[in-house]
Amino acid sequence: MAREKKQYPTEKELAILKVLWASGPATVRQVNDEIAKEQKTGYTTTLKFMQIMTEKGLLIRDDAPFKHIYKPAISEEKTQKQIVVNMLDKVFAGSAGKLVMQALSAKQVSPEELKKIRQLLDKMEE
Amino acid sequence: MAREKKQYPTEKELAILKVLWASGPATVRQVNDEIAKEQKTGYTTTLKFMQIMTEKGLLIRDDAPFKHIYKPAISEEKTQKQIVVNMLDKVFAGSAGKLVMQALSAKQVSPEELKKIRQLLDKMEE
DNA sequence: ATATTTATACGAAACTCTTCGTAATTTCGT
DNA sequence: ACGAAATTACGAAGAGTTTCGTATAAATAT
Repeated sequence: MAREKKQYPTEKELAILKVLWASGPATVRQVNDEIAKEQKTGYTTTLKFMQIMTEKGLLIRDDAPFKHIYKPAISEEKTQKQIVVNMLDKVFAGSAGKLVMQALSAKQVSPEELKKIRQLLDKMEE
Repeated sequence: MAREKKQYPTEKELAILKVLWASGPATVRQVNDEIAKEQKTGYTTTLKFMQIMTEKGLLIRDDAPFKHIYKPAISEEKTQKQIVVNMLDKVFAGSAGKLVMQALSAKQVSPEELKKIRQLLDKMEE
C-alpha cells in the first residue's frame, strides 16, 4: 500500500521540538514537564517519541551519563520553512500572498516585526 | 486512550478540498481524476474519503440521481484560517511575523499581491 | 432487453501515530 | 551498602488514516 512519507514532523513531534527550540537542549524529564502543561502526557510517552525521533534523525542525543540530553537535528527555521512550503502547496494553491494575508489577519504583529516585513517587501521589489 | 481531536483536515482530506476549491462542486470521478495526477489513488479510496468527510461535516452532498455532487461545507478561507491559527501556535510560537517572513522568502509573490499586503500593513498601523 | 460500463455502499486490511505498562538499569539519600 | 527514586529500553495495544476488494445498484449502448 506504500503511503507517501511525511516530510514534516507530526503533532507530537512538533510539540517536542517546540520545547527544545524554546529552552535549548534538554532531558526527557524537562521536555515532558513542559509538554504536560499544555496536554498531560506520560513520561514514557515522551521518552518513546524522543527515541523514535532520534532514530528518524530529527533529534541528536548526547549520551551524557545517567541523563541523556537531546537537541533538534534541524534548525527551527529550516523546519518552519519545510512546513510553510508544504502548506503553500497543499492549502494555499501555491499563493504565498494568500498565506501572508491570513497570517497577518489572524494575529497581532509587533511594530518591529511589521518593520522587518516592510523591509523584506522593499527588497523583493527589485 | 482518547487522543485530542484534530481541528483541521488530514492530508488526503486536504487534497480533496483543494480540488473542490479549485473546480467547484464535483463528482467523485472528477475529484479522483484530479487527485490521481499528483498521486495515483484508486477511485474507491477517494469515494470512501468523500463519504467519511460528508459524515464528518466537511463536505455537503447533493444526491443528484446517479451522480452525487459534493462541495465543501466550510469555505476555503475559513479552513485556511484554521490551519494558519493552529500552525502559528504549534510551529511559530505565536509569532505571525515569523510566519510571514518565511512565507515571503519561500516563494515569489506577484506585484498585485505585494500591493495588497502593503495595504493591509498600512491599515494595521493605526 | 441484455451486456457492458459506471457508480455507490460496505467492510476490512495495511499502515501510522500515540499511549503506556513493565522490566532493567542507574543514581542518590541515608 | 541498601532501598527508594529516577531513567532508559522494549514491546504491545489503542486510535486514527489510508487503501482497496467485493458486492450491489443504476445507466448506457447496441
